[in-house]
Amino acid sequence: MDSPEEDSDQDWSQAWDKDLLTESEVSRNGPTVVDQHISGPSQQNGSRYFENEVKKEEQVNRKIEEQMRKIPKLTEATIQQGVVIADKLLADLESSRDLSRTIVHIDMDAFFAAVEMRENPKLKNIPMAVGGNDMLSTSNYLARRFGVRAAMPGFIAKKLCPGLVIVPASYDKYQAVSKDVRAILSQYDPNMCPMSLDEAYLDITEHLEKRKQFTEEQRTYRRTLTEEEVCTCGADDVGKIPASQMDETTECENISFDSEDREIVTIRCATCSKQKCLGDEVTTFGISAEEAVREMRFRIHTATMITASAGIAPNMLLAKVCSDKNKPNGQFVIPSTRQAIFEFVRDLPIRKVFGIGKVSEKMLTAVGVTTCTDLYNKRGLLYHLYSTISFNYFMRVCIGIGSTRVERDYERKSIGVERTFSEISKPAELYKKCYELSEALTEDLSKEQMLGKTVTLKLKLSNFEMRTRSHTQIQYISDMESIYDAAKAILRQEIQGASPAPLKLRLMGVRMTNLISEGEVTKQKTISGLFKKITTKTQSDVDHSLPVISQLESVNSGHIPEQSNDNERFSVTIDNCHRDQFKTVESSMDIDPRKNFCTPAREPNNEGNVIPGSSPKIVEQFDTVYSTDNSLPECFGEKNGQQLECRSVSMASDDGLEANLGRDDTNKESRSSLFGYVSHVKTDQDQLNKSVFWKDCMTDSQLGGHCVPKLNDVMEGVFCGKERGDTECSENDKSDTELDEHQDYTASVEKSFQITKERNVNNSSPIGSRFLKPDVTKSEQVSQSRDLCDMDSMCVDKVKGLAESCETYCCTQVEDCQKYECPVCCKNLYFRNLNLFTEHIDECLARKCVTDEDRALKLESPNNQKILNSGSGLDKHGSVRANDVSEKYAQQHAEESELSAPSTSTNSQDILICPVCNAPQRKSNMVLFNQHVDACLNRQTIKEIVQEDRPTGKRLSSGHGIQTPSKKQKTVHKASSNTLSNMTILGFFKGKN
DNA sequence: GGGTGTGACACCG
DNA sequence: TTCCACGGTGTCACACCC
Ligand SMILES: Cc1cn([C@H]2C[C@H](O)[C@@H](COP(=O)(O)OP(=O)(O)OP(=O)(O)O)O2)c(=O)[nH]c1=O
Ligand SMILES: [Mg+2]
Repeated sequence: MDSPEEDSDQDWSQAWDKDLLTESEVSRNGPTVVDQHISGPSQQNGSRYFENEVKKEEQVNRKIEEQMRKIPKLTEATIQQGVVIADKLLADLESSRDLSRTIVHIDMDAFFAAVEMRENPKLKNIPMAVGGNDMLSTSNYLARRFGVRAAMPGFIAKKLCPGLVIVPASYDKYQAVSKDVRAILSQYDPNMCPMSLDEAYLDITEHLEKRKQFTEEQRTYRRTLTEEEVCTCGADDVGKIPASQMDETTECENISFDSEDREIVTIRCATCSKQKCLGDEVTTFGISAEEAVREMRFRIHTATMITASAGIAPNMLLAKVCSDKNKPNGQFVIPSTRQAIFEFVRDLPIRKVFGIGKVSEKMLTAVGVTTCTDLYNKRGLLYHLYSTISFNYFMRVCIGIGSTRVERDYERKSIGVERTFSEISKPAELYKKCYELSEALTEDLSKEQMLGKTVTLKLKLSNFEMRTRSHTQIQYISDMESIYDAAKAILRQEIQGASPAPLKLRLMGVRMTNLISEGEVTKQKTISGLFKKITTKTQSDVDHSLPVISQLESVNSGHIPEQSNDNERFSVTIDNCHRDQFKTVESSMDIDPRKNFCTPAREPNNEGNVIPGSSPKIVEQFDTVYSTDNSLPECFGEKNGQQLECRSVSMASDDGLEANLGRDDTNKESRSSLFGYVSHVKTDQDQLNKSVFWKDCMTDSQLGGHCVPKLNDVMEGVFCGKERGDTECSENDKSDTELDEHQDYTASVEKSFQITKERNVNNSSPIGSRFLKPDVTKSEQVSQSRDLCDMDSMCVDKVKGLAESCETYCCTQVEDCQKYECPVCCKNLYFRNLNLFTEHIDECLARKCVTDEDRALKLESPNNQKILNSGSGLDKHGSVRANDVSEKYAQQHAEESELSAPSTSTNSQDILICPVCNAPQRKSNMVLFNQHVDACLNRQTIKEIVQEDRPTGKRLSSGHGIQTPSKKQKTVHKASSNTLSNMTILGFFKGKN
């Protein structure tokens, strides 16, 4: 098959959180500052970054502590009150549940990477990512096996996966593909709602009605197979695989081949399961929702050569979660019944829910909420701990209610440009940056034909501290001069504020908000002109026109309708007071997933201020600015225009393989907004290709999905079990240069990597496999690695530690699954996709096998210091500090001691080599190992670590932590008319527990 | 007490 | 050699004004 050769691993996504490094290295009880030897600017940055992360972490911890402090103050009766209110809300939500719609969420697989792989097929069989050395936008599924993922710095990704090829992003290409995809989706729902370049919601209810009348022909699509999809292994064992046995979640799933179709369509090689001859794949789809969505995905694949995944559910909230369930190239359905929804939602980790991110998860976990059922069980408490918006959302989530209104009412709220660069501090340089950004913003505004009133300057200090400063203008502006003037004035203030110290920046951004379209503004000008004439008054010109304009704005710019949109997209705020009134169920029911929060009680943000609401001092500043020249600061003339702000070693080889090893921000392509591109790119490219080895060893895994080099295996340099022969690919695939360049590299890797197919072909059915097809042939196993597998996936052998807690996964029967070793419970498990494996890890973690505290403790442990020092080997030792340790920690500690000095009798399979410091680590405790690697990655260049107590409190308590909930006025919730449904909910959850 | 502007945060892709 | 992006959205607290 063409696209989905990437396997179904969901990845180690959970294991790598953007912030994991920090998280694992920060103690909740008072982090330590890690000082480091500074041997270069990059290390300096690493340290600054880290320190900033520590700060942020401390702040979150404080928030949590504050939250926890509230709990003892709540009496049983108080909590019970919360329960009563929650129950009323739930009852109302339940009574208004709409199961009549069929909502689909479509999400392209590894989108940017997939586009790049399509453009350059050589990238298909190697781990690759899109982005730069500083940051990756995404990675292909092959790279994800190594832990490489979106929002990971490229240089760290390279540590995890030295063969990683990084391709610079080309947004125009992605936008073009996105357009093609949308064209197809529109045929299923003309009101389809794109959420980003690679995502969209559809309501296919109407389509399904029409579809019932479709002729077969209207449901039949043809796709020409590519050469890659045709068997080349030359085996004689040609077998005809009945459609009924085909992989259910590949794009061929449930395909009912046209009886008229040529036989070649179904003749497949029994070894590689690819089609034997070139030809068309002709497929007639059914009339069900699932069939319609398969058709959709089939057509997307046909048109773009890129696969998509989909979720089908009665509402957007659920559809979104579903689309991730069977990624890549799969789909998942939640039938439109309450029962099915409850079953789905019951054990759903809250983190999977849109809008619940890392911080929210942590805060909720602190009060014992990790699953949606927990949300229900703790509803009385949550009512008191969280804001109305958050609480309402939690209640909706826990019974699986989301918006059913898919509509396109997108209205842009802001346009901005920001750039990261190597540190600058000279005012001249700062102003120049500001000028360039203003210029770019002006261009973007012009493209969008918009004006704005509020200019926000965003600054990231060289210590990674973020600052935003904004000012609302008297009038709408869009011209370069006005924008630059505004931005310049703010910048000047910041420079002056920092003085006499220099303002050292690593990022600057300029954003315009309070937008209005050109059309609107002319309309308003006309009307205001009219008013001006009528009300010739005492005010100045500027002033007297404003109130009128503003009032009109609030009507014209659609704020009221916007307000009436509720939101499904939600970001849990950990703020606690219910300042808002309890929303009636009706209004809080329908939520717009494009917005992060539910906004039930918020009034439209009228821009109608007579006087701009800036602080007097700023106004003063601006007064002077307005009269100044709009030109560049003189210093620009100096030269320096081409100052290279970041080293760039971006390369492209002749054959098109590209690797971007750095960035020159003058060449950086700016990104698109969700719905369009605003800027431009150029990237210097040279050549570099480190991919040969991966062609060798990954091809098989892609095809068969059984070579499963786990992140830790990779680190360790040992792929469990796979024989070398299995991974061989044609030498023809490699160019001589490639071979030369990587001879040593591949040789050394090959030496340490033993790759084996771990396949258990026991024919017994997996226990409790709800999704697994019973009649999967052996050959299919090879190709259906991304297939859906039940949570009750199987676990074999090695029952170490934590076995009990993982009971649900245990099974001795394994069929067509991949073997994974859980880094938490250390068991070998078989899953049909990485997603399920990841879920397992989540579960293990949720069982508190590893808590952040553990990690923090571990971090502070003497042994950990040793590990952290291991960037230069095991012989270095950090300073040691006594810790009080939990029992668990003590145990880990003990194990870790062994890690540092593995006994000679240790089986080589039990040794992991840290990919960063090369130090051997015991595999038995993957948690520690992961922590070790995290630490190493974060400080790979650290020569020495000095541990010292962190000064507390420093400016962190300033204002914006969780505020003590002021008196909440939650109005009495609309009386429930449906106690019965609530009883059912109660019964459901109670029955479960 | 409501509206507005502002800054910090959280979150998503 | 390279060294943590950038495009967005929404919420909340607070100060200030009327
Ligand atoms: C998550 C993320 C995505 N992106 C871009 C690159 C992605 O290809 C694109 C879509 O994001 P995603 O859909 O989150 O990721 P993906 O499509 O690459 O992979 P998959 O859906 O199979 O898990 O958005 C970023 O630029 N930065 C980010 O932090
Ligand atoms: Mg995607």
